[in-house]
Amino acid sequence: MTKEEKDTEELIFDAACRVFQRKGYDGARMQEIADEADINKSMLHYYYRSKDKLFQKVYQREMSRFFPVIFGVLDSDMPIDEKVEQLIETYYTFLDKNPKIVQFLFHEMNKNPERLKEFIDKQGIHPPKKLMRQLNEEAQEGKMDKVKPKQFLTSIVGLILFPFYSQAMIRGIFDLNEDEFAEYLKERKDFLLNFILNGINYKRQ
Amino acid sequence: MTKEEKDTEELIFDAACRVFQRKGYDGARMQEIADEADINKSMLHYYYRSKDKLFQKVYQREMSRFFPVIFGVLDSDMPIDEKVEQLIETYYTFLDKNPKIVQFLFHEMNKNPERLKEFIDKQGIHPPKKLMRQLNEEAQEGKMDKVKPKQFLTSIVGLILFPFYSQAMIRGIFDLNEDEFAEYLKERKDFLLNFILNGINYKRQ
DNA sequence: TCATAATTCAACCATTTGGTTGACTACAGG
DNA sequence: CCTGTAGTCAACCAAATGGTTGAATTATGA
Repeated sequence: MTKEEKDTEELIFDAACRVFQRKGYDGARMQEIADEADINKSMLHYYYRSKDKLFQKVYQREMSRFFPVIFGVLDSDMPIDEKVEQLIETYYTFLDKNPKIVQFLFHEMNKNPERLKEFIDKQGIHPPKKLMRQLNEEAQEGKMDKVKPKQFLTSIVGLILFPFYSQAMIRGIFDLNEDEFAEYLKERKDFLLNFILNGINYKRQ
Repeated sequence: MTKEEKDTEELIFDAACRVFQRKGYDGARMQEIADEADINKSMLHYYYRSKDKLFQKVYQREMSRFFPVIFGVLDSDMPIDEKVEQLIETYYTFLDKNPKIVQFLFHEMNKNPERLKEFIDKQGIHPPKKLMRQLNEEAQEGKMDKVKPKQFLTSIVGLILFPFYSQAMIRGIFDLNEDEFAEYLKERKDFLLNFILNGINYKRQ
């Protein structure tokens, strides 16, 4: 086996990631995953026991890819404006390659909050305290308005994620083809940075 | 039959709305809808022929409830700041009563963009031209920054909708119980108005 | 080389699920 | 009072779907 070829287990997993992201847990079919991996359906059960177990792994892996993207940047040592800029950049790079992940994860998180809670606890995910302290400090220094950290944080993330979550609607209403939507996404990066920093009256150095 | 009682057809439809919103098309079961309506499963087919036909009607009705909420306000005659304020108010009132509708509709829209397109065409839904013209005018007059209307519009809507489709995540990460989340939603209304108007440097009269 | 373990697959199996049938009931109109 | 129509339901049905099995094949390593 050369390094290029993936072994069966990995082949299945990759196919499962794609199919679950396209269809969600309920819409996904074991046969479809098998077909996508070009492999016999029994293999799925040989390596992963059940649809549920397989899904669990996919869910876990996608969550593990998604969450650090936020927190890695937010709890670093940077002034707010750079954080926001970096967050936008990091997110868009990631989401460009994984446009379906937002729709997928939010659907599954809402469908099963207990599983989400379990993941959060196991991974030791916490609100970004550093950012929250920083928001208060920089407001005290007069560099920006005083804002509620939860509101600010959910606003940034919401602004970034919304186009991916609502892609069908945006494209439908504005009648955008694939290229035009990509153009919209591209120009959004600049727009967002300005909009967000203005939103809290941030005075850039 | 008194006016209080609903007839079977309506009973089924209401139950279907609830179940489809909770579970989505794929996750919903005809039997579950029947149980929710406290009625024999055959009745569903008697009145609506098939799961697909029933779903179509539910989808249509929820879309028809959701879309006018945006466009009614946006294409009215008001200065931008009032529009934004009104939009936030209208949305939150509506979503308070229909918290599941966002998750439901966006999932189904993304799963089937063709059906969405069909709905948009049939209902004659267009981008809010009046707002777009107004944004240019008020920027010209120096009342606000010049912004790309598509970016602005998707930002407002994204900011408003995010808490509803990411409810599980927000509650999970910040460890909020139902009341605390309601409190977060309540304080968000004021935050958003400020944040959005600042975001485009809007000078209020 | 040969026994053992890991892997692959076609054929099955049991349950779930959307959908149908035909008998039964309630009732409106003649 | 009879008849036809709309509505209701328990029992069924066929297809889909997650999952199992056992035989065959392919590594593995002693």
